[in-house]
Amino acid sequence: MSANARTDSWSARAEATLAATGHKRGGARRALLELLDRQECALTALEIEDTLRARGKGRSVSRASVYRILDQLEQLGLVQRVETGQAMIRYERVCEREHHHHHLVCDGCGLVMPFSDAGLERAIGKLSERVPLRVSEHEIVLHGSCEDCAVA
Amino acid sequence: MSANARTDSWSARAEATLAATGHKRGGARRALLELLDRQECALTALEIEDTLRARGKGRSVSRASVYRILDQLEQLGLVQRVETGQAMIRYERVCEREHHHHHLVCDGCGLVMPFSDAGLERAIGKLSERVPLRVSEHEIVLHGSCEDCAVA
DNA sequence: GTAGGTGCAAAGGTTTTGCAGCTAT
DNA sequence: ATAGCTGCAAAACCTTTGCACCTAC
Repeated sequence: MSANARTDSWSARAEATLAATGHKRGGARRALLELLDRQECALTALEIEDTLRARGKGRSVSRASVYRILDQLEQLGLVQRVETGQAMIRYERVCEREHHHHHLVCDGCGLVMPFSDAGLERAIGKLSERVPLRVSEHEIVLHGSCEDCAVA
Repeated sequence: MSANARTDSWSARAEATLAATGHKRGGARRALLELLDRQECALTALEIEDTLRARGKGRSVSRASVYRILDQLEQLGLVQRVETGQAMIRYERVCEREHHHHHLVCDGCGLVMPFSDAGLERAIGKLSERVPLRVSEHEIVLHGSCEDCAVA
């Protein structure tokens, strides 16, 4: 798009997409975009709400707005859901090429970590051409015990 | 285990595991085991409840029992949860070697189909040794449009 | 007789929706 | 001025739990 580095950030791209689809700006959504842009990995709606409320910096956002905004961003392809078997849905920004990753979940303590693997992506790519589905996304979750929980 | 084909079925193994862990038998659980043994792919708790209620053959089972039994079977490793991003948890029997598969989900109509791929399993296996998690399970979901929905 | 199994109803927790007021364009 | 954004509260939803009764052992 632009040579300006700032427009290359996920949140800037999100703002642009929102504007292009006829959305106005709002404080709650801006706070949410800023928070998501700084996250390495997926958060739950409640984590987002609590984090925004706790930090004096970002403004608080009502729970309803958190869900509404996440839903809106998901429909625009800017955010994706991550299901980790923890009874709550997690959300994270979608980056074009870079940062594509999947998730490790410790069933002991609930820790969620990102990982990426080229071999895995290759296998998914080849496979996607052979299944009776026009594949648009894939989600991979590895369950087990993290290093702390494995000891116990 | 045995040369008897019947004891090789998943439900027979489940019954044996239940007996070995000090559980008594019950009609609701037997109906659920029989239903799960005939499924190719994962069902939600409500689908299980409705199916049992609809068929005159199997007896009806209360919703609470469906959840309780599924939870019990999951803890014994006989059933696993499948999360497809459809707001409801799905459950399916766990087979030892055979039938290991993952899931294709059509985001258009909600259709869920099983698939398996040796290359993918290889990639997961190699990868599992390099991540900071003692991996015990993995779940892979491919999202997209099924052949019917892709046309529209 | 005891421990586990089951159904019903109520509770729990996350997510969604209705409505009124506010804000950006 | 209009259409979108936001907060609050209530609703909806799936899932879990409490309790009483039944059943297998």
